[in-house]
This record gives sequence, C-alpha cells and structure tokens, in this order.
Amino acid sequence: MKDHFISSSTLDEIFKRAIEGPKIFKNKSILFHNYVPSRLPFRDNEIKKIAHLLTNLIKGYRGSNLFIYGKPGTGKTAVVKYVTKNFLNIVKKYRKKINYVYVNCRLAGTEYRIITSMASDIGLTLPFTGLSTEEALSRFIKKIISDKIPLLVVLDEIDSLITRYGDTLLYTLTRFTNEEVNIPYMIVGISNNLTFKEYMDPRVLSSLSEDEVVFKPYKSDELEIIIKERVPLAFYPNVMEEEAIKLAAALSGAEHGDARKALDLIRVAGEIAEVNGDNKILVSHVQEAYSNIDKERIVDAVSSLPLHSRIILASLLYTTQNGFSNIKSSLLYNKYSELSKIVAGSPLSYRRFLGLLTELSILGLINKKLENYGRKGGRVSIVKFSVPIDLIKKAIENDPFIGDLLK
DNA sequence: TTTCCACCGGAAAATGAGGTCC
DNA sequence: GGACCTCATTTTCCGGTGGAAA
Repeated sequence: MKDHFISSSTLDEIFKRAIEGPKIFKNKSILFHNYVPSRLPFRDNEIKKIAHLLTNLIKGYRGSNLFIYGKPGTGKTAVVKYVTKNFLNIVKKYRKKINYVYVNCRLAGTEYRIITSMASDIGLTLPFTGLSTEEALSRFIKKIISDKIPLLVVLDEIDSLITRYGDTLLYTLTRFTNEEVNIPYMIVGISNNLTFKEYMDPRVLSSLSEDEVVFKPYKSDELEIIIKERVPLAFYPNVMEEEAIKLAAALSGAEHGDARKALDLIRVAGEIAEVNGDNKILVSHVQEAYSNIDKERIVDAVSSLPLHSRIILASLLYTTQNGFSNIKSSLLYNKYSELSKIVAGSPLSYRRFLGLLTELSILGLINKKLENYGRKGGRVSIVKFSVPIDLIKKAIENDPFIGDLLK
C-alpha cells in the first residue's frame, strides 16, 4: 500500500527552502488574472474611446451603450476596469456621484444572482432567494430611480446571460427611463464571442451596440513587452532570463495572442524554479511550465468533476484498459451502472448519463461521435478519451471515492 | 423507396433544499 | 404556517435521426 504520509523532516526541508532558498517572487499577485496594472500597453485607442464615452455621464447625458468584443486574454476586462477605476477617482475628486455596477455574468451564475449582485453594488441588499426575478429587478430599478444618480453598468461575459436567459434583463435596463424618469445611464457589455447575438431582439441588440470596440489578439512582440513590464514587479531583479521571456511570449503568441496565458506561463515557470531551489528562471523552466499547464488543467478538471462524472470516466478507463476501443454509450452505461452501485448506491438515469457524457465532451476530456449501423445496429454514440489516458488514470487513482475501485 | 434499429437529445416536470412574505 | 419563490439536479416523455436492410 502506498504511504500517504509526509515525514516531518520533508516538511522541514520544504519550509527551510522557502525561507533560506533563492528568492524568486517579489509579488506574485502581479501575475494573477484579476490584477489591473497601472499601464496597459497597445490599448491606447481602446482606452481613449471608452473614456470619451464615459464623459457623457459626468456631463449628465445618457452615454452611448458600448459593446466590447475580443478573444480571451486580449485585455477587455483589464481595460474596462482600468478606465472605470480612473473615472471613479475623478468623479470622487470633483464630488460628483455615479452608481457603478460591475458583474461577471458567468461567475454570478443565474439571472437572479446577476440582479442581486448589481443591487448590492448600489447599496441595496436583496435576499439571495425567495423573491421572484421580476420582483428583484423591480426593486433594483426603483432604487436607481429613487437615487437619481447616473448609472454605469458593466456586464462582463454578457453572452453567458443572453444565451441562458434571453434579453429580458437587458431590455429592462435599456428602457427604464422615460420623460418623467430621466437618469443618465450607460451599459457596457463585454464578450468573448458573438454567437449570442442570435438570441437577442434586434432592438435590444442595436441599443447595446450603439458603440463597439473590438480587441485584437496581441502579437508575440507585444506580449514580450507586456511580460517585460510585469517581470520587474513580480520577480526580484535579474531572476528571469531574457531568453525565457522571449520563449514565453512566443509560446503564448502562437496560442491566439493570449496575455493571460503568457502571465500564467511565467508564473508557473517561477514556481518550478522555486520548487527546484534554482535562483533563476531559465528557458527550461518555461518549457516545463508549458507542458505542465495542460497536464495540471486535465488533472484539476477531472478531480473537480461531480462524483457521477468521475464514475463515468472510471468506467471508460476500465473498458479501455480491458482492450475495448470505440465504446458504445450503452455498453459504457452498463459498466457505469455497475460501478455506481458500489460507489454511489444507485446509478443515474440513462438520459442523465448522456447529459454528463456531453458535458465531459465539452470539457475536452472525451470524444463523443455519432455513428450509424443502419437497420442492424441503429444510431449510436461512440466514446473514447481525447486526452492522454495516463493523465485520467492519475486523477482517478488519487480519487478518494473511486481510486481503490480500479485496483 | 420504405422500414426499422438503437439510440439521441430537447422540453417539461419533479424533487428537495434553501429561502421570503404576509 | 401556508403560499410562493429560486436553483441545481434529475427523471420522464417523446419526436427525431441516418443509413443498412428489406
């Protein structure tokens, strides 16, 4: 049986190295996604455009609503947060008032939670359940009207709201004013994709897109400059080698110009150097970080799945390891039912099982393909892993509920 | 050309646990 | 305390679906 305990001398060594070993990170938080830097290179035009639109609110006019679109890691959220932070500072300085609301629609989850989050930003507490969505929205609107303060709403990942709940909330937000109620407001929608537009009423869409800003992906040389600006803030002097910076920029530039990935890469490279007790971040650390990031993603994805999804993966692992390839979903369900009787008491319905298979496929862990065998065999789903099997095995074996089952 | 297999997957309803409101 | 609410998960129902066989 594998020893699950770490000796105290090993722990001593880890802590000793942390205190006495080479210093790598000066301020790691600089490299996290939520950090808003004091300078955002290559986004001057976008910053100016958003700032100009915001001036309407200070003057007391209704600003054009703004739709911001761009691939992940192109700086959309960072630019909006940067501009609004400066905007609110000026507003405060001149003793003006703005009701500012920022919600990430995907993280907030449901439409109701988006409304309660917006309400909380303007000082209105709503119960987290018990009210109808209409009632919650109505209270939010009443508060805006009674405050008589210009309103700025930023809806990040707005596609997540529209594709799941339609455009009712946005419709209400763009139409709460009239001749009697004349409160200046501006809505900023941010999205990674444009597919959600088909779910919107053309009137709401044109209202949201009164102005548009598109964020283009960063080029490798631009990413290199972005990394070079963060390196002196995040690491101690001369810790990161010039060649390592170039490689990190090139690897992330090749992957859709994603600045977030570039910063992840140098952070993980720094962590690897730290664990190894090295005093510099070298090209080899960046290379190792690049291959580790994907592995970590897969193992993390598997271990954070719900129990039944993990049992499905274990069933697929079992059947694959027993020489079956191109496994039919019905066959897999039989194995899954067997395992879940042991682990969870009873299996979920076949329909639910299919839903979980689709989710695993969307996550990129498995590949589900429809195949047709005509009158003889009908139309079936064929399932196989789409990531290296040893990574799944590693995640499943460490699972406290189903790890022993496979042995 | 039609039939039929073996499912697939959308939609709606059910469930159960949290809650508010009057 | 009963009516009504959200929310995530799950079940039930049932109309497709594509291609080999009839």
